[in-house]
Amino acid sequence: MPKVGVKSLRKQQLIDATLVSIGEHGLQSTTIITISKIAGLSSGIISHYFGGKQGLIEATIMHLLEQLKVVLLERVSPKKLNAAERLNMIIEANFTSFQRSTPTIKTWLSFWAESMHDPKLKRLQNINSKRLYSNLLFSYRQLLAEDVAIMASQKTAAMIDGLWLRCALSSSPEEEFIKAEQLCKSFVDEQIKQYGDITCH
Amino acid sequence: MPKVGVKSLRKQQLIDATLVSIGEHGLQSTTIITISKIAGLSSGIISHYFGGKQGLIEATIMHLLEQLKVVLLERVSPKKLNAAERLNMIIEANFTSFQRSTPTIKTWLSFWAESMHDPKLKRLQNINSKRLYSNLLFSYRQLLAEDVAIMASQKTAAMIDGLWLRCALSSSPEEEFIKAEQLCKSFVDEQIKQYGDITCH
DNA sequence: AAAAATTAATTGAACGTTCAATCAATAAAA
DNA sequence: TTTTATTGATTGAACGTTCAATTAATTTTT
Repeated sequence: MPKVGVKSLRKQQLIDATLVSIGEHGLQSTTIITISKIAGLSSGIISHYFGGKQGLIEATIMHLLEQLKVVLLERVSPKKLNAAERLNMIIEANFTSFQRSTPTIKTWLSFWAESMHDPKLKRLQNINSKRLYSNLLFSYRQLLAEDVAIMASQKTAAMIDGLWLRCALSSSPEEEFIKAEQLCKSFVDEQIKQYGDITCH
Repeated sequence: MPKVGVKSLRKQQLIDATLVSIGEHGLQSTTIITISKIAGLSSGIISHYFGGKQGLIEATIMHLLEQLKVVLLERVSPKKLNAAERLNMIIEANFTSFQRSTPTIKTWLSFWAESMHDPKLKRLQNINSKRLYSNLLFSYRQLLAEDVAIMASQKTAAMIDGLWLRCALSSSPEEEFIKAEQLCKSFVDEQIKQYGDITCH
């Protein structure tokens, strides 16, 4: 019998190598050769574990979505947080160093382009998009009136995605991401102060 | 001597066909064959007019950026508009039916992914991104204090791009775009009311 | 405990496909 | 006739997949 635990190890190795390859060459120039070279394995192993190149690409994207989910749970679950603190955590989860890294950025952008003509990826994208909105709405509801909470959630989701996108595409992402995270947090604060306190109008 | 006007006509035909092809098959599955079939021309003509497939792709993307610029100028130049009206026009220019169309959406998303490893496209992307910000800042400056105007411009740019992105990726873009344009306009109004009138705090 | 049998992991060369680019041939215009 | 526009078959490189063969870990048998 073969070594136990090799399967999940190899799968993760190949996913990591795929992220590195996309970071280096982009998705378009990422081949089973570039991936397997980086992983230090043969090209055939990709088909063996993922059924083919496309399967590995999809698994890599799922890893990205999973990462976002896990990081948020890690930050929200253990502590007793109030709604405002939870909103901050949602923002932080979307601006971790993993999300700011070049491989992740390039993979996200390629993912969006691919999802336009791949129903499986499109479905994953929609789930992810709605999760951000739902998480925001859950917290905003505890601070704002229902209709205002809905609009605040829509605006904040767009603000997070829009800031992330503009930073990712900018010529100096590192600095921009730092400023963007602050700007995003202050935007949420404003939303709460502006609509939450009815003594101010 | 060559037929006059054929050159620019053919170039536009091929750019239009490229948009259609990307709309149908996506950038990855767009080949010189799919483009030339749609254009009703031969595959060789692409190299003749654009030096190769990549040249045509780049020209198509430039057409997208040019479109955005032209539409904004059309809406702002002829009329005497105040700052708030100009801000509305900037939003409208980013949500025209051209910007909402499937071919344009798919091309934009592919463009972002490509620009990550193509310096020429990256430069175009940065110019476009900064133009949106500059246009917003120009108008906000006439309504808000300098530092507030800067932040309002950054937030609004992110809001426009973020809303556009989330609509583009949504399962029903048509409806979402309509709501998003309204949400964006009301966000700008809030920015002006919140920070522009110092009698309210 | 040693040897044999079993099973999965892994390799990499071969194959068929796809695609962009090329270019000789043709058509059209001047 | 000369120049330009256009065609489309051909070429050669690049790619993903497949699979027979090899290696290595584990179990079974003696």
